[in-house]
Amino acid sequence: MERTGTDFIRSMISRDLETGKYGGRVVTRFPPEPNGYLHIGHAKSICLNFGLAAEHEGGRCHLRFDDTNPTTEDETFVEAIKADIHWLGFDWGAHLYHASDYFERLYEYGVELIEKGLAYVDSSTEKEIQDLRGSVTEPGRNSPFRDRSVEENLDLFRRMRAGEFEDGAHVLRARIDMAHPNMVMRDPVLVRIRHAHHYRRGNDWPIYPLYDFAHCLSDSIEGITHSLCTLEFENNREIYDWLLLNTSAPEPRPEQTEFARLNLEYTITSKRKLKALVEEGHVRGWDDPRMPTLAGLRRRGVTPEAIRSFCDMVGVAKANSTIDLAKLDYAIRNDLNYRAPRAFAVLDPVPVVITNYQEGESEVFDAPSFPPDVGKPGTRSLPFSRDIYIDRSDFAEDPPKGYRRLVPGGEVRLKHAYVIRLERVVKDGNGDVSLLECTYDPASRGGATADGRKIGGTIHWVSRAQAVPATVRLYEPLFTVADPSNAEDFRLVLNPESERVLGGAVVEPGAAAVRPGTHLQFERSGYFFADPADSTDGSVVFNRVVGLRDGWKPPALESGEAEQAPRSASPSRPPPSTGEVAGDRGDPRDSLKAPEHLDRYDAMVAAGAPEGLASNLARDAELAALFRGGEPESDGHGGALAKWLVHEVGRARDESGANLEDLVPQALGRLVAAVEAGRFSHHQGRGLLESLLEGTTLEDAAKGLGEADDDGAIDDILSGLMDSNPDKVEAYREGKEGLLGFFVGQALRQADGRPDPKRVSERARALLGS
RNA sequence: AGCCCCGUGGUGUAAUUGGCAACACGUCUGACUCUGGAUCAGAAGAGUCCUGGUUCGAACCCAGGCGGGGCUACCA
Repeated sequence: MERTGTDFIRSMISRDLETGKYGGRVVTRFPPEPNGYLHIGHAKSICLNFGLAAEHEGGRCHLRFDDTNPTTEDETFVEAIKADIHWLGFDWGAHLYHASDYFERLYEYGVELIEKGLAYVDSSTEKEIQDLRGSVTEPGRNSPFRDRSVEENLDLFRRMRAGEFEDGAHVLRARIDMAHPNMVMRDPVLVRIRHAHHYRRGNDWPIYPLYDFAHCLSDSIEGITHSLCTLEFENNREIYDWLLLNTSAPEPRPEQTEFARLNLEYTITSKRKLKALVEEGHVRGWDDPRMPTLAGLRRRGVTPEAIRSFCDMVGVAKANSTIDLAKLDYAIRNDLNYRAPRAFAVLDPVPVVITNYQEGESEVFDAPSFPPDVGKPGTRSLPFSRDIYIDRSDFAEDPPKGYRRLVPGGEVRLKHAYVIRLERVVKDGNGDVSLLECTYDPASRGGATADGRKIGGTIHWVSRAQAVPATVRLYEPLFTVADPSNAEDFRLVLNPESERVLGGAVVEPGAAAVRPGTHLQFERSGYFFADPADSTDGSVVFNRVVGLRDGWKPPALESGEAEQAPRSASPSRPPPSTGEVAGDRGDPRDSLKAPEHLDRYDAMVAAGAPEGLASNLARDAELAALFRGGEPESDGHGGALAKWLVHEVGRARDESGANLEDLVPQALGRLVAAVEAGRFSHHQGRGLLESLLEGTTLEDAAKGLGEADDDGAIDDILSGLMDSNPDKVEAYREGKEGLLGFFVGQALRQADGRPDPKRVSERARALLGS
C-alpha cells in the first residue's frame, strides 16, 4: 500500500480505485509461456504484477501458464518457472491457472462469434491467407470462404474440434475488416488445427487457440482487472478489446496496458538467442553464471533482494530504454555488503617471506567477519606465519603516482596482522618476481603502529602453510558490445573473456570450509559465491558475483592509449534530432482530405478564422459546429473564437472529458466577445467557460466577477507571500526568474483566481524587483 | 508508404487541476577509514527533440516537422 502514483500504471490503478471501475479490485497476472526459462526481463514484469497486487488490499496476482502451443511447451519449464518465481520472493497462493484449462470455454466463445456472424471457418491454405492479408501499405482482400453461412461455419468448426481434419485444413477467423489499417485486425486467425500432444491435455484437443483469442478471454475468465504486457503488444490491444466487446465476456472487462520491456546493456533477452547460446555450447547451460536467466543469476550468486531492488530502481514507463549495467552492479553490491562475511583470498599469489619473523613460529589473529560500519557480529581465525602470499597487483616495483601498496623500501599493512617493509625483490630467470623479502614491525601487532606513524596502504594476505587452493571464476559481460541484440550475429560479439577461471588462487582456511551457496566478500576484490553445483567436499568453486567498486584509478596514461575494456564500447544510440528542415508549412488545405472538411474550412476562413486554426477545426465536426453557431455572436471576433475552440474548448473536452453537447454556441460567442472587449480577463474567461460547460448561463456565471481586486489588495497578498518566502525572494533577485511563476500562482490561488493574472504578474515583477 | 506507441542531464525515471525541472545510478571533489569498499559532505552535468502558436506563465495544451520503436506466424 505504500507507493501509489509513482509511475503511470500505479497512477492509473489509483484512478480506477477512485472511480470504482473494478469495485476496488486489483487483479493482475503473470502469464509466461512454458517454453523457456525466465530471465531478468521477466523479473521486471513479475515484480510489477506481483508488486501491484501486494500493494493493494485484497489484491491478487495470478500465475497463468499461457500454454496454447502444444509443440513448444513442456512440463519441465512449468516447474522451473514456478521455482524461479518463488525464489524471487513472490507467491501466487491458490491462484495458479492454465490457459489450457479454458479450451472448452474458448471453443464456446468461438461458437458465439460464428453465430453472431463475427467469425468464419477459412479453408484457405496458410500461404493463401498470407497473400490475401496485404501489407502495411496495401489493404488485404477477402477470403473466398469469408461469406460461408453460419450453419456451415458451425458444422465445420464442430468437425474441426472432432478431429475430422488434417492440420492446416481449416482455421477459425474473426470477421472484421481485411482493409483495416491495423494489420492485427485483418480477420485474425483465432483457432487452428494441430494434432499434437499437449503436455497437460494430452491428445484431447486437435484444435488450439491462438494468443489473441486466448489471452483476453483468459483474463476475463479469471476476473483480471489490469492486464499488463510489453510494448510489442500495443497493436494487439485492439483485438483484445474487440473480442471482449463482441462476445458475452462480462463487464467490467479487463484492460490491457503496455509498458517498456527491460533492456540491459551487454545482455540478450531473446528466448531464441538464449536458447542458441545454450544449444551451441557458448555457455554451459541455462543456469550458467553468465546467463541473464534467473537460474543463471542465482547460480552466479545474485540475490533475489538485489534483483527486486534493481527492478525498483528501473521503474516502469512506456519509453524504450536500455539500463546501465552499473545499476545492476550497484543493486547487487548494496545487498551483498550487508550479507557477505569478509574473507581473504589471494587471486594471483606472489610469495612473501618475512625475514625477521621467527622460523617455525606462527600465531592466529581473530579477525571480524564484518567491518564496523556493517555492524554484524562474528569473527574468524586468521593464521599468520613467516611465509605468506599477497596479490601480485598489490606490489609494484615501479609504482604509478598515487600507488598505496607495496613498493621497494616501502611499508604496507597486512590487514589484521603487522606492518611490513619490502626489503628485496627476488626474480626468476624470466625476470618475473618470484619472492618478496620483507621485514615486519613487531610493535605493530594487530595492525596499529606503536609510534603512531601513518601507513598508507592496507592489503590482504594468506598464510602459506594454511592457504587452501580454490577455483575462482571471474565473470564479465557475455558480450563485448553494449547492444548485442543489434549485432548482425550475436555470436560474433561474444566476449571470449566472459569467464576467466583462476587456477592458482588461494583462500584463508575459513573460506575454504564454507558451504556451497554461501556468499563471501573477498576483501578489496569483490563479492563471491560458493557455486552450489560445482563445489565439492574437498574444494570450493567461487563465482565472482560482482567486483568491488574501485575508487582508485592509476593516473591517466600519457599517450592517450585508453584501455580497451569490453565495456568501453558505447551503445550505438542515434544522434539527437536537430529538427531542422522545418521548411515551409504549405497550404493548410493540403492536409484536408474529405470534401466536407474543405467546405467547413472555407466557411470558417471566410468568417475570420486564421487558416491554421481553421484546418484544425475543420476536421472536428463538434468544434466546427460550435464555431458556426457562435461566430455570429462573437461581435466579429471569429479569429478569437477559433482560438478559444482549439485551445480551450477542445482541451476541456479531450483532457477533462467535458461534455460539449450542453454548450450553447451563442453563449460561447458572447463570452469570447466579452473577453475581447476587455470585460473579463482571459483567465476569468476560462472560468466562465467551465461554468458554461456545466450548464450555467453566461449571465449567471459572470455575476460578481466584475469587481476585480484593486492593486492594493494584490500588493497585500504579494507582500505577504514575500514575507513568508524570503529565500525565494532572494533567489529571484539573484536571477532565478522562474520563481515569478511561483508568486503569481500562489497569489492567484489566495485570491481565488479573481484578479487578472496579467496585473498580478506586473505587480509581482514590480515588488520583487525593488 | 499505412496504422500504433515513444522522445526530460551520460543512463533510468519524477515533476500531484499549466506555477521553483526533482530523485537514483554513473562521474568528479573532499572527509573518514586497518577494504582505494561502506559511510558522510559537496560539485559538475539537462532548460525538457526542433520550429511556431495559445497563455501573465508551457516539460505539460495546439499545429507542423525531426528522430526512435512496434505491426504484414495457423508464435507469444
